[in-house]
Amino acid sequence: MVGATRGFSRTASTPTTGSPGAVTTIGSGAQDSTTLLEVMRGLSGSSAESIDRGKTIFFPGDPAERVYLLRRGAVRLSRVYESGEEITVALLRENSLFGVLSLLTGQRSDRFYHAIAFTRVELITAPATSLRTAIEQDASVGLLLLQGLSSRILQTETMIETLTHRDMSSRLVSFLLVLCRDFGLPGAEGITIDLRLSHQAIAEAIGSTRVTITRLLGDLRQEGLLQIDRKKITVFDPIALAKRFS
Amino acid sequence: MVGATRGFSRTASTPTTGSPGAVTTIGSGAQDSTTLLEVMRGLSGSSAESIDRGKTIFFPGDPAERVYLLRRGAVRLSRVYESGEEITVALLRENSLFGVLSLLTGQRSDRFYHAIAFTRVELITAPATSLRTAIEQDASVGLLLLQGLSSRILQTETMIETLTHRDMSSRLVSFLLVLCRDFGLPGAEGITIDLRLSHQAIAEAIGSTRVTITRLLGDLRQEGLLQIDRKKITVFDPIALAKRFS
DNA sequence: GATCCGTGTCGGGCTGGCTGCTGATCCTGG
DNA sequence: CCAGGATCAGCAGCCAGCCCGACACGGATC
Repeated sequence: MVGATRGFSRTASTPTTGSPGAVTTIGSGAQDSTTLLEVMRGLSGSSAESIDRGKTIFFPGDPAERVYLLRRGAVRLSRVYESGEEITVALLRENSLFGVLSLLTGQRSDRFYHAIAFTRVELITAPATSLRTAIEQDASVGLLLLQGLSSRILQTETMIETLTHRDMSSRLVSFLLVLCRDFGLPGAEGITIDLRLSHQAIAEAIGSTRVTITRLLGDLRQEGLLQIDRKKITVFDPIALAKRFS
Repeated sequence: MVGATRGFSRTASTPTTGSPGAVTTIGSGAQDSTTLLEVMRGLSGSSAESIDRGKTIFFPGDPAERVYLLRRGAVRLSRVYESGEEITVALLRENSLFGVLSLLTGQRSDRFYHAIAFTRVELITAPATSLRTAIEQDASVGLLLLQGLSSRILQTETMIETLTHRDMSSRLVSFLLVLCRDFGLPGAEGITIDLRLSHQAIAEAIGSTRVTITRLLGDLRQEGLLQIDRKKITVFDPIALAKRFS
């Protein structure tokens, strides 16, 4: 995982389109994300990129000068330790903003997370400074960002809830429910989590080991609560699953 | 804990001072928080409140129509379950913004966290709508809020790192280091955590039990890494403590 | 076809949760 | 100021959940 290679294939580059694309509806609830996309696209120096599954978006230690909007796919933010162990801090879903802490200080800072494409990913990236000036010029941009960050906080705090469960069984169930919320596709049989998850990946996300996850998933499957087909998990009934907290 | 009473003692109420107090320096790094304070104070309908230790600021289910800035003290955000169990999602330090998710949707929503004063607390509160219009009028307000939220995300994600440690010993050590960062007062002997922490409170924050915390803290004390006086923990040498990861 | 990755399984060992109890400390009201 | 109650800290013994190490198997990839 240290030997991961950077995998950028810059597909489009919009140099300084000037007009930040007037954002009209604020707080309409549903369409926020699309307008945030428009904002990002309109920023000077922004570009669209697509990255293959498993490639790194940024390494810890890289200078933090750009912000990212995840357009399609999932990104894993993780912390790497000297021991080589890697723990997942967040699994970002579509329309999430990340790498934003560069706005925090204003001065130059470095990444301390490792961001890798968990699936094939499409994202829009722009210099932090551009975004900053956009906010100063148009207050509604600031509101959009605030909403983005709020939802990110919510997501993160849900993860904390998951992790404070003592027994691994509850933790796994809680995590699966989070995944259903963030990556779930409703289908005939139930909700399918649109990610190809290895047991190892789940273990790294909830602080357990591969073997334990295997066993617990097996239990859940035998109880008829879910099914796994080609690494994709389908939860038949989230309500029933939620009742299975120990 | 269900029988907790609301403890508001409204001390000041500034009704509509109109001018949002022009914020000049942006991203100066150091003084952000004080200016955020000024902004909050200038909002129409804002008020300063002080709340006794242990009293509730808002309950889950309450309508979320106000935002809070923690001026002094510490606030605990927690999630309550039917089982009566209560897990801590965040321990907010001074100058933290909370209750902000009401900005997220724009429409009326309810709290789903329980916010209680962990110490005696002073805070500024204002209607979310006021803050919203302030952002629309002055973009720099939006930037201040963004910085506030970013630091909150950072704080939260550090907590996730803490919680993914498998063994309780590491988790406790990691949590203590977080507390040193957020609530530490440097002193002659080391860093004193300026909170009166019961073992039970620590257990609820890191997903363990009271008994285990007692044992582990005893171990750390015997190793000469910290000292506890009247529920206040003093870490002699954070560096040495950090080395004690399993 | 060889290799690698992911999945499934077993058993041993230990961390850490649970119960029950006692003494210390803090808070409150008379 | 003191007495009583409530909360907190500390100890011990029991037991299980889960980590660890190891191995076998199937499927994907080159």
